Amino acid sequence: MISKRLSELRKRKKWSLQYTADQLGIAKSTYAGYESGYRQPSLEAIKEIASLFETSVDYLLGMVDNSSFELEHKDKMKSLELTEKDLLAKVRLTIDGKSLSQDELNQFIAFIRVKREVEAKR
Amino acid sequence: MISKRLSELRKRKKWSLQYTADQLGIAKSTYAGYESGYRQPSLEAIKEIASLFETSVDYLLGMVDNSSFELEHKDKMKSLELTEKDLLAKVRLTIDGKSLSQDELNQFIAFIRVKREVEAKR
DNA sequence: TCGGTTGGTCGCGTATCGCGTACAATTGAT
DNA sequence: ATCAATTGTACGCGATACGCGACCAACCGA
Repeated sequence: MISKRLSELRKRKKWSLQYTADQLGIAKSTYAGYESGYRQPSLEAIKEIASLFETSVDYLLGMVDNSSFELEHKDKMKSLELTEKDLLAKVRLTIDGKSLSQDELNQFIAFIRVKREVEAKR
Repeated sequence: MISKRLSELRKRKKWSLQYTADQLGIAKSTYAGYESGYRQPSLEAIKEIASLFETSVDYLLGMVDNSSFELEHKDKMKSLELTEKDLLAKVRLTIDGKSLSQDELNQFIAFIRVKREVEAKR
């Protein structure tokens, strides 16, 4: 699993084994061993490999199918509509570490709606 | 890093070393070595550990700070601290499709804090 | 008090990791 | 076409360190 994903990622970047090994600071034969399945990288090595290829260790190990580290870890929460039904069942909103109740959220929504109404008329 | 996170996860589940090792099908001393930092798990082992603890390999290795596999890989049970600095730079909060301003968010936070203060005295 | 459990370390045997080396296949320049 | 350089692949060797059983001190419940 890991060998397949490694060679796929490397070829996608059009890197040679030597160049890749140099980037990682290891011998070419060592990295080649990873791709051929002849060797397995150490924990330290696989972390650096994941960084170099901008992916996650979980992807290299076949724990997930998503290769994009960015997509996986960052871009998840891009926009949250607060009026969405049952939002609090999906997302826990906190203030000072304490969960927001649906009541409090409703009050806030009402408050903002009124405020915007007023401002629109000026 | 990995040892700290392992013992934290195990203690949270109130499992003993022996029980945990049994679940993983390895010797107690082996797993104990992981937590004490005396040994490092193999790639195969760390995958099984991540599965057992329902977390990600990346978390165990300290690649990410997010311990929740669900949060990391799917899109469930996120937690958002509204007082977090520069929150709106990372997450767009909307009401009726319109973005919330930092001012509006601040007003809301202040409102909730006062409300809680009052309720605490009753 | 004492049997049982817990977290932790150590020594041993051996699996395997990383490197250098070697070699066929491929590429590129003349 | 020829030859040198590069690339992908495989192997042997030495050293690392992994996994296990054995062991130990501390702690607990009966």
